[in-house]
Amino acid sequence: MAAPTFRAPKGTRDILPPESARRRALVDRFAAAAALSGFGELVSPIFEDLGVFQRIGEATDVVTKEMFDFFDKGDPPQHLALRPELTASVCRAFAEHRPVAPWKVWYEGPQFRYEQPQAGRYRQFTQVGVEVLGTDDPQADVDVIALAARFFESIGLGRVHLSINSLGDATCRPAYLDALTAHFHEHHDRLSAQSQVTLERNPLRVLDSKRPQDQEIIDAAPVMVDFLGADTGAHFDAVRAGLDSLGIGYDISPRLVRGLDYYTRTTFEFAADALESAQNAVGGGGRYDGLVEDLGGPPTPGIGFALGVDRILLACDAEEAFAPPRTAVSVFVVDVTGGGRALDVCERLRGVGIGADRSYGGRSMKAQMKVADRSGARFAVIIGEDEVAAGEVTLRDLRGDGGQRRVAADALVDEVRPPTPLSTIDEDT
RNA sequence: GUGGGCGUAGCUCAGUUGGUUAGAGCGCCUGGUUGUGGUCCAGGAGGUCGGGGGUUCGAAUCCCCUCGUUCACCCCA
Repeated sequence: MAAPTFRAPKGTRDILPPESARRRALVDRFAAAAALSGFGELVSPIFEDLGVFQRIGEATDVVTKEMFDFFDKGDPPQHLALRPELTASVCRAFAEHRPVAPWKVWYEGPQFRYEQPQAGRYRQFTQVGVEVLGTDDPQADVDVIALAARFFESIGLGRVHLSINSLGDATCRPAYLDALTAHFHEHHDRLSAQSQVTLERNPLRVLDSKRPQDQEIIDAAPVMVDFLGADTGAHFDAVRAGLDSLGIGYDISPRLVRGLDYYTRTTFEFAADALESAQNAVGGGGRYDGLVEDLGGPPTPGIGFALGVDRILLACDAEEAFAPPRTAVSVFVVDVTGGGRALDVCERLRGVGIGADRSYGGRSMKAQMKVADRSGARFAVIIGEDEVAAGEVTLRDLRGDGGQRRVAADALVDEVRPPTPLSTIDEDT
């Protein structure tokens, strides 16, 4: 490939039509689902004070080395960072504005991590998500998980499975951490070198190791669920009962500790079995009952999730689900009299909500018909000297057997306006 | 940050042990059809072989560096 002068930076990419339309449709559908569950959209800055994100976990790579951070031009300069995730931003906004609880917001947008790109992992990636702040009712957990599960169903993704776990809280987790740490130390010498390092930094994360050498020790490790106190145990039971009552299937995964330090009690993750690559998690979330307070707000429980749009679309590819929406153009105007009449006809059609397009440059009728065909439009409107002389246009059906007839120019709009407007037809999946 | 694979036309790819003007399919443009797309036929445009350096009489082909990409690790959506 020839070397262009510039290209999209490493780990970023352009998303062109029609893929961009598919992505737009996916986000729109999520927005509609969230709204239906009572969520309002939060639009927050793409960069924040670095400190906002440092609260999400001092020991995580997301904070220690994967942040796009920079200083602004103030005096003194402010240390800012492109957001690596959105939960912290939502909590910062809550602490700043103190809205009435429970506060239910959804969001979508680009996020940034300075990582080595690979399949389903980009330096700029897009997530959609929701957060509920101000309640620790386990039914809120269920509601949130159900929203994600039903969303995956609605876009036609079948091979997605849900795993849940509870990480306990400040009253019961320490005892578990002690037991876990003791267990790993007991078998320290048999752990992989990498896990030995991880153990010192965050014992929970050793549970995440996929190295075969570690599996036997991990399988024998104590599990958090056995250490839950009365309150956290009841909460977890209630979440499970709620999911059961809604018929949402799940596995309980003791290893599901997730990456960010702020999680407490419920954690969950959705994995796409259709994705062969190592990056098969299409979404995840959990409860973070201390995060708002960490960011200077009042003690406020919270639960939410984020779904990776890029990976969901990869999974849709693998399952041949969620096809790009059909073009919004239902009429293509072919004008071989100079193009001025196409200008007028398009204007009239668009004015009444009918998608219309045309070609440029005064090309031959054959050439314009080819473009009309490619456009995906239902109809071609042909304007030649004969039609002009008769005050008519030729209306040709580009699908099916392709019949055509002459109609009065003034009647065109009514002729192509269908019982249900073509421009709003939205074929599912 | 670490390790491996891969970079040839807009896309997917051939290109023999290094050897003349680097090919195919699809796509695009034009024509066959001076008023008709989706099928067919013919023709055409489009490449300093990712970039730089080196070896050689000669490099798409061999070597080094670099950039990008991809897979995996680390980590994680």
